[in-house]
Amino acid sequence: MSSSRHETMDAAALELENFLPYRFNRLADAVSRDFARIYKDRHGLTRPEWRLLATLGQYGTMTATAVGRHSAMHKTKVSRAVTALERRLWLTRRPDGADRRVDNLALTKAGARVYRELVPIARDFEQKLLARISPQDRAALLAGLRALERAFG
Amino acid sequence: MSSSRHETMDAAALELENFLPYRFNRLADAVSRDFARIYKDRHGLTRPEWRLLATLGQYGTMTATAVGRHSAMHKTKVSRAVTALERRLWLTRRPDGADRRVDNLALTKAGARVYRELVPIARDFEQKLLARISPQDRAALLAGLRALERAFG
DNA sequence: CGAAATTTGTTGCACCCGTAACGATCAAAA
DNA sequence: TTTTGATCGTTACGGGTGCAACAAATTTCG
Repeated sequence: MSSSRHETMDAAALELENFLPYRFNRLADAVSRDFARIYKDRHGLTRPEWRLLATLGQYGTMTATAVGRHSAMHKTKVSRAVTALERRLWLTRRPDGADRRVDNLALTKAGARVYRELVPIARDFEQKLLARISPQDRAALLAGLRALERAFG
Repeated sequence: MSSSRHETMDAAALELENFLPYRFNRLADAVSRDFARIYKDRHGLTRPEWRLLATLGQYGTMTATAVGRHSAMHKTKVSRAVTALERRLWLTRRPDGADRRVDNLALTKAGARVYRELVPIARDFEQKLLARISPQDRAALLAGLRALERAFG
Protein backbone atom coordinates (compact mmCIF):
# COMPACT_ATOMS: atom_id res chain seq x y z
CA MET A 1 0.00 0.00 0.00
CA SER A 2 1.09 3.53 -0.72
CA SER A 3 2.18 5.95 1.97
CA SER A 4 1.15 8.98 -0.07
CA ARG A 5 -1.31 11.58 1.16
CA HIS A 6 -3.67 11.01 -1.69
CA GLU A 7 -4.38 8.43 -4.29
CA THR A 8 -3.22 10.25 -7.38
CA MET A 9 0.44 10.53 -6.48
CA ASP A 10 3.30 8.06 -6.84
CA ALA A 11 3.41 6.03 -10.00
CA ALA A 12 0.10 7.41 -11.16
CA ALA A 13 1.29 11.01 -11.05
CA LEU A 14 2.86 13.07 -13.80
CA GLU A 15 5.57 15.56 -12.96
CA LEU A 16 4.39 18.55 -14.91
CA GLU A 17 7.67 20.40 -14.52
CA ASN A 18 9.43 17.52 -16.29
CA PHE A 19 6.82 17.06 -18.97
CA LEU A 20 8.23 18.03 -22.33
CA PRO A 21 5.24 19.84 -23.87
CA TYR A 22 4.94 21.92 -20.73
CA ARG A 23 8.64 22.70 -20.65
CA PHE A 24 8.63 23.81 -24.27
CA ASN A 25 5.69 26.08 -23.70
CA ARG A 26 7.20 27.54 -20.60
CA LEU A 27 10.50 28.29 -22.26
CA ALA A 28 8.94 29.60 -25.45
CA ASP A 29 6.65 31.86 -23.44
CA ALA A 30 9.47 33.23 -21.32
CA VAL A 31 11.79 33.84 -24.24
CA SER A 32 9.01 35.25 -26.37
CA ARG A 33 7.84 37.60 -23.67
CA ASP A 34 11.34 38.92 -23.18
CA PHE A 35 11.92 39.39 -26.87
CA ALA A 36 8.49 40.91 -27.48
CA ARG A 37 9.51 43.88 -25.38
CA ILE A 38 11.89 44.83 -28.15
CA TYR A 39 9.38 45.16 -30.96
CA LYS A 40 6.36 45.86 -28.80
CA ASP A 41 7.76 48.65 -26.64
CA ARG A 42 9.71 50.25 -29.44
CA HIS A 43 7.15 50.09 -32.23
CA GLY A 44 3.89 48.70 -30.86
CA LEU A 45 4.15 45.61 -33.03
CA THR A 46 2.38 42.35 -32.29
CA ARG A 47 4.18 39.08 -32.81
CA PRO A 48 2.50 38.35 -36.15
CA GLU A 49 3.42 41.84 -37.30
CA TRP A 50 7.02 41.32 -36.26
CA ARG A 51 7.14 38.02 -38.10
CA LEU A 52 5.70 39.57 -41.21
CA LEU A 53 8.25 42.36 -41.06
CA ALA A 54 11.04 39.85 -40.51
CA THR A 55 9.91 37.65 -43.39
CA LEU A 56 9.58 40.48 -45.89
CA GLY A 57 12.85 41.94 -44.68
CA GLN A 58 14.55 38.62 -45.28
CA TYR A 59 13.01 37.75 -48.63
CA GLY A 60 12.04 41.05 -50.18
CA THR A 61 8.79 40.26 -51.94
CA MET A 62 6.27 37.54 -51.17
CA THR A 63 2.60 36.71 -51.29
CA ALA A 64 0.63 36.36 -48.07
CA THR A 65 0.51 32.59 -48.41
CA ALA A 66 4.28 32.42 -48.79
CA VAL A 67 4.71 34.59 -45.72
CA GLY A 68 2.51 32.23 -43.73
CA ARG A 69 4.41 29.20 -44.93
CA HIS A 70 7.76 30.69 -44.04
CA SER A 71 6.81 32.13 -40.67
CA ALA A 72 4.46 29.38 -39.51
CA MET A 73 1.43 31.63 -39.27
CA HIS A 74 -2.22 30.99 -39.98
CA LYS A 75 -3.48 32.89 -43.00
CA THR A 76 -5.79 35.03 -40.86
CA LYS A 77 -2.83 36.15 -38.79
CA VAL A 78 -0.96 37.10 -41.92
CA SER A 79 -3.98 38.89 -43.34
CA ARG A 80 -4.43 40.97 -40.21
CA ALA A 81 -0.74 41.72 -39.91
CA VAL A 82 -0.63 42.87 -43.53
CA THR A 83 -3.55 45.20 -42.91
CA ALA A 84 -1.80 46.63 -39.86
CA LEU A 85 1.57 47.21 -41.52
CA GLU A 86 -0.09 48.59 -44.62
CA ARG A 87 -1.95 51.14 -42.53
CA ARG A 88 1.41 52.27 -41.11
CA LEU A 89 2.80 52.53 -44.61
CA TRP A 90 5.44 49.98 -43.78
CA LEU A 91 4.52 47.70 -46.67
CA THR A 92 2.82 47.91 -50.04
CA ARG A 93 0.71 45.46 -52.02
CA ARG A 94 1.43 45.17 -55.71
CA PRO A 95 -1.10 43.21 -57.78
CA ASP A 96 0.44 40.12 -59.34
CA GLY A 97 0.32 40.14 -63.11
CA ALA A 98 -0.11 36.39 -63.40
CA ASP A 99 -2.57 35.72 -60.56
CA ARG A 100 -5.16 38.29 -59.65
CA ARG A 101 -5.99 36.56 -56.38
CA VAL A 102 -2.73 37.56 -54.76
CA ASP A 103 -0.76 40.67 -54.02
CA ASN A 104 3.01 40.89 -53.92
CA LEU A 105 3.96 42.28 -50.56
CA ALA A 106 7.10 44.29 -49.99
CA LEU A 107 8.40 46.62 -47.31
CA THR A 108 8.41 50.33 -48.00
CA LYS A 109 11.52 52.32 -47.21
CA ALA A 110 10.02 53.16 -43.83
CA GLY A 111 9.32 49.47 -43.16
CA ALA A 112 12.80 48.46 -44.27
CA ARG A 113 14.27 51.09 -41.99
CA VAL A 114 12.48 49.63 -38.96
CA TYR A 115 13.55 46.17 -40.03
CA ARG A 116 17.19 47.16 -40.29
CA GLU A 117 16.94 48.79 -36.90
CA LEU A 118 15.54 45.67 -35.27
CA VAL A 119 17.83 43.06 -36.81
CA PRO A 120 20.97 43.81 -34.80
CA ILE A 121 18.88 44.09 -31.64
CA ALA A 122 17.38 40.68 -32.33
CA ARG A 123 20.82 39.23 -32.97
CA ASP A 124 22.08 40.70 -29.75
CA PHE A 125 19.14 39.29 -27.85
CA GLU A 126 19.78 35.80 -29.18
CA GLN A 127 23.47 36.04 -28.50
CA LYS A 128 22.93 37.14 -24.92
CA LEU A 129 20.40 34.36 -24.47
CA LEU A 130 22.85 31.72 -25.58
CA ALA A 131 25.65 33.30 -23.60
CA ARG A 132 23.82 32.39 -20.41
CA ILE A 133 24.73 28.74 -20.81
CA SER A 134 28.02 26.95 -21.34
CA PRO A 135 29.38 26.25 -24.84
CA GLN A 136 28.75 22.54 -24.29
CA ASP A 137 25.14 23.08 -23.26
CA ARG A 138 24.72 25.50 -26.13
CA ALA A 139 25.93 22.95 -28.64
CA ALA A 140 23.72 20.31 -27.08
CA LEU A 141 20.69 22.54 -27.16
CA LEU A 142 21.15 23.48 -30.78
CA ALA A 143 21.77 19.87 -31.81
CA GLY A 144 18.72 18.68 -29.90
CA LEU A 145 16.47 21.37 -31.31
CA ARG A 146 17.68 20.69 -34.81
CA ALA A 147 16.95 17.00 -34.41
CA LEU A 148 13.45 17.61 -33.14
CA GLU A 149 12.73 20.07 -35.92
CA ARG A 150 13.93 17.52 -38.43
CA ALA A 151 11.66 14.90 -36.90
CA PHE A 152 8.66 17.21 -37.06
CA GLY A 153 9.10 18.69 -40.54
CA MET B 1 28.25 46.78 -53.96
CA SER B 2 25.85 43.99 -53.16
CA SER B 3 24.48 41.64 -55.78
CA SER B 4 21.31 41.03 -53.82
CA ARG B 5 17.88 41.76 -55.22
CA HIS B 6 17.03 44.22 -52.46
CA GLU B 7 18.76 46.24 -49.84
CA THR B 8 17.63 44.39 -46.73
CA MET B 9 19.32 41.09 -47.45
CA ASP B 10 22.85 39.87 -46.86
CA ALA B 11 24.52 40.92 -43.64
CA ALA B 12 21.56 43.08 -42.69
CA ALA B 13 19.10 40.21 -42.82
CA LEU B 14 17.98 37.89 -40.06
CA GLU B 15 17.24 34.28 -40.86
CA LEU B 16 13.97 33.85 -39.06
CA GLU B 17 14.06 30.07 -39.34
CA ASN B 18 17.33 30.04 -37.40
CA PHE B 19 16.26 32.61 -34.84
CA LEU B 20 15.96 30.98 -31.44
CA PRO B 21 12.83 32.69 -30.10
CA TYR B 22 11.03 31.81 -33.32
CA ARG B 23 12.23 28.22 -33.23
CA PHE B 24 11.09 27.77 -29.66
CA ASN B 25 7.68 29.13 -30.44
CA ARG B 26 7.33 27.02 -33.52
CA LEU B 27 8.27 23.83 -31.71
CA ALA B 28 6.19 24.60 -28.64
CA ASP B 29 3.19 25.37 -30.82
CA ALA B 30 3.54 22.19 -32.84
CA VAL B 31 4.04 19.96 -29.81
CA SER B 32 1.32 21.71 -27.88
CA ARG B 33 -1.16 21.45 -30.71
CA ASP B 34 -0.54 17.74 -31.03
CA PHE B 35 -0.83 17.13 -27.33
CA ALA B 36 -3.89 19.32 -26.94
CA ARG B 37 -5.84 16.88 -29.04
CA ILE B 38 -5.60 14.45 -26.18
CA TYR B 39 -7.27 16.53 -23.51
CA LYS B 40 -9.32 18.70 -25.84
CA ASP B 41 -10.89 16.02 -28.00
CA ARG B 42 -11.43 13.59 -25.15
CA HIS B 43 -12.72 15.98 -22.51
CA GLY B 44 -13.11 19.43 -23.99
CA LEU B 45 -10.40 20.85 -21.76
CA THR B 46 -8.45 24.01 -22.50
CA ARG B 47 -4.74 24.14 -21.81
CA PRO B 48 -5.14 26.07 -18.54
CA GLU B 49 -7.73 23.53 -17.44
CA TRP B 50 -5.42 20.66 -18.28
CA ARG B 51 -2.59 22.29 -16.33
CA LEU B 52 -4.82 22.85 -13.34
CA LEU B 53 -5.93 19.23 -13.43
CA ALA B 54 -2.34 18.07 -13.76
CA THR B 55 -1.15 20.24 -10.89
CA LEU B 56 -3.88 19.19 -8.49
CA GLY B 57 -3.43 15.57 -9.56
CA GLN B 58 0.25 15.82 -8.79
CA TYR B 59 0.07 17.68 -5.48
CA GLY B 60 -3.36 16.90 -4.09
CA THR B 61 -4.40 20.17 -2.50
CA MET B 62 -3.29 23.68 -3.32
CA THR B 63 -4.43 27.27 -3.39
CA ALA B 64 -4.95 29.07 -6.70
CA THR B 65 -1.77 31.07 -6.26
CA ALA B 66 0.25 27.94 -5.67
CA VAL B 67 -1.24 26.37 -8.78
CA GLY B 68 -0.23 29.39 -10.80
CA ARG B 69 3.29 29.33 -9.44
CA HIS B 70 3.75 25.67 -10.19
CA SER B 71 2.17 25.64 -13.63
CA ALA B 72 3.43 29.03 -14.83
CA MET B 73 -0.02 30.49 -15.32
CA HIS B 74 -1.35 33.99 -14.81
CA LYS B 75 -3.78 34.20 -11.92
CA THR B 76 -6.67 35.03 -14.22
CA LYS B 77 -6.05 31.85 -16.15
CA VAL B 78 -6.08 29.87 -12.94
CA SER B 79 -9.20 31.61 -11.73
CA ARG B 80 -11.09 30.83 -14.93
CA ALA B 81 -9.86 27.26 -15.07
CA VAL B 82 -10.97 26.71 -11.47
CA THR B 83 -14.42 28.03 -12.30
CA ALA B 84 -14.63 25.70 -15.30
CA LEU B 85 -13.52 22.55 -13.48
CA GLU B 86 -15.70 23.38 -10.50
CA ARG B 87 -18.73 23.63 -12.76
CA ARG B 88 -17.95 20.14 -14.02
CA LEU B 89 -17.65 18.90 -10.44
CA TRP B 90 -14.05 17.88 -11.08
CA LEU B 91 -12.72 19.92 -8.18
CA THR B 92 -13.92 21.39 -4.92
CA ARG B 93 -12.97 24.51 -2.98
CA ARG B 94 -12.54 24.16 0.75
CA PRO B 95 -12.22 27.40 2.72
CA ASP B 96 -8.87 27.68 4.43
CA GLY B 97 -9.10 27.87 8.20
CA ALA B 98 -6.09 30.14 8.53
CA ASP B 99 -6.61 32.53 5.59
CA ARG B 100 -10.09 33.43 4.52
CA ARG B 101 -8.90 34.93 1.25
CA VAL B 102 -8.03 31.57 -0.21
CA ASP B 103 -9.69 28.25 -0.95
CA ASN B 104 -7.97 24.91 -0.84
CA LEU B 105 -8.51 23.29 -4.19
CA ALA B 106 -8.63 19.53 -4.64
CA LEU B 107 -9.86 17.15 -7.31
CA THR B 108 -13.08 15.28 -6.71
CA LYS B 109 -13.19 11.57 -7.39
CA ALA B 110 -14.50 12.32 -10.86
CA GLY B 111 -11.64 14.76 -11.45
CA ALA B 112 -9.06 12.32 -10.16
CA ARG B 113 -10.48 9.64 -12.42
CA VAL B 114 -9.97 11.82 -15.49
CA TYR B 115 -6.49 12.70 -14.28
CA ARG B 116 -5.52 9.07 -13.85
CA GLU B 117 -6.89 8.33 -17.30
CA LEU B 118 -4.82 11.08 -18.91
CA VAL B 119 -1.48 10.47 -17.18
CA PRO B 120 -0.45 7.33 -19.05
CA ILE B 121 -1.59 8.88 -22.31
CA ALA B 122 0.54 11.92 -21.62
CA ARG B 123 3.51 9.73 -20.76
CA ASP B 124 3.03 7.79 -23.93
CA PHE B 125 2.85 10.99 -25.96
CA GLU B 126 6.11 12.23 -24.51
CA GLN B 127 7.84 8.92 -25.00
CA LYS B 128 6.75 8.70 -28.65
CA LEU B 129 7.89 12.28 -29.16
CA LEU B 130 11.36 11.55 -27.85
CA ALA B 131 11.48 8.28 -29.75
CA ARG B 132 11.51 10.23 -32.99
CA ILE B 133 15.10 11.30 -32.48
CA SER B 134 18.27 9.40 -31.74
CA PRO B 135 19.40 8.67 -28.16
CA GLN B 136 22.30 11.07 -28.64
CA ASP B 137 20.07 13.86 -29.86
CA ARG B 138 17.62 13.09 -27.07
CA ALA B 139 20.31 13.42 -24.43
CA ALA B 140 21.56 16.62 -26.02
CA LEU B 141 18.09 18.10 -26.17
CA LEU B 142 17.35 17.34 -22.53
CA ALA B 143 20.71 18.66 -21.38
CA GLY B 144 20.30 21.83 -23.40
CA LEU B 145 16.79 22.44 -22.18
CA ARG B 146 17.81 21.84 -18.61
CA ALA B 147 20.64 24.32 -18.94
CA LEU B 148 18.41 26.99 -20.41
CA GLU B 149 15.79 26.46 -17.72
CA ARG B 150 18.47 26.81 -15.09
CA ALA B 151 19.67 30.04 -16.66
CA PHE B 152 16.17 31.48 -16.70
CA GLY B 153 15.15 30.75 -13.09
C1' DC C 1 -4.11 49.08 18.59
C1' DG C 2 -4.83 51.37 14.09
C1' DA C 3 -3.25 52.98 9.51
C1' DA C 4 -0.97 51.75 5.48
C1' DA C 5 0.74 48.47 2.44
C1' DT C 6 0.51 43.83 0.59
C1' DT C 7 -1.63 39.64 -0.93
C1' DT C 8 -5.44 36.81 -2.94
C1' DG C 9 -8.75 35.98 -6.26
C1' DT C 10 -12.51 37.85 -9.48
C1' DT C 11 -14.25 40.60 -13.19
C1' DG C 12 -14.68 44.22 -17.07
C1' DC C 13 -12.35 45.46 -20.98
C1' DA C 14 -9.92 45.49 -25.20
C1' DC C 15 -7.44 42.63 -27.99
C1' DC C 16 -5.70 38.36 -30.19
C1' DC C 17 -6.88 33.90 -32.11
C1' DG C 18 -8.59 29.81 -35.00
C1' DT C 19 -12.69 28.03 -37.33
C1' DA C 20 -15.84 28.32 -40.72
C1' DA C 21 -17.94 30.52 -44.41
C1' DC C 22 -17.46 33.30 -48.28
C1' DG C 23 -16.35 35.70 -53.03
C1' DA C 24 -13.03 35.85 -56.39
C1' DT C 25 -9.85 33.66 -59.19
C1' DC C 26 -7.31 29.95 -61.19
C1' DA C 27 -6.51 25.00 -62.68
C1' DA C 28 -8.10 20.59 -64.24
C1' DA C 29 -11.17 17.76 -66.53
C1' DA C 30 -14.97 16.73 -69.35
C1' DT D 1 -15.72 25.95 -73.64
C1' DT D 2 -18.04 24.69 -69.62
C1' DT D 3 -18.05 22.50 -65.46
C1' DT D 4 -15.92 21.13 -61.36
C1' DG D 5 -12.67 21.49 -57.85
C1' DA D 6 -8.83 23.82 -55.65
C1' DT D 7 -6.51 27.97 -53.97
C1' DC D 8 -6.09 32.80 -52.13
C1' DG D 9 -7.25 36.14 -48.98
C1' DT D 10 -10.93 38.50 -46.00
C1' DT D 11 -14.33 38.68 -42.44
C1' DA D 12 -17.84 37.45 -38.78
C1' DC D 13 -17.97 34.89 -34.75
C1' DG D 14 -17.13 32.60 -30.47
C1' DG D 15 -13.76 32.06 -27.23
C1' DG D 16 -9.15 32.66 -24.87
C1' DT D 17 -5.81 36.26 -22.80
C1' DG D 18 -3.41 39.84 -20.09
C1' DC D 19 -3.99 44.28 -17.94
C1' DA D 20 -5.98 47.11 -14.71
C1' DA D 21 -9.16 47.88 -11.20
C1' DC D 22 -11.39 46.12 -7.42
C1' DA D 23 -13.11 44.07 -2.74
C1' DA D 24 -11.82 41.29 0.95
C1' DA D 25 -8.50 39.69 3.99
C1' DT D 26 -3.97 39.67 5.95
C1' DT D 27 0.48 41.55 7.21
C1' DT D 28 3.55 45.19 8.38
C1' DC D 29 4.81 48.94 10.91
C1' DG D 30 4.40 53.19 13.45
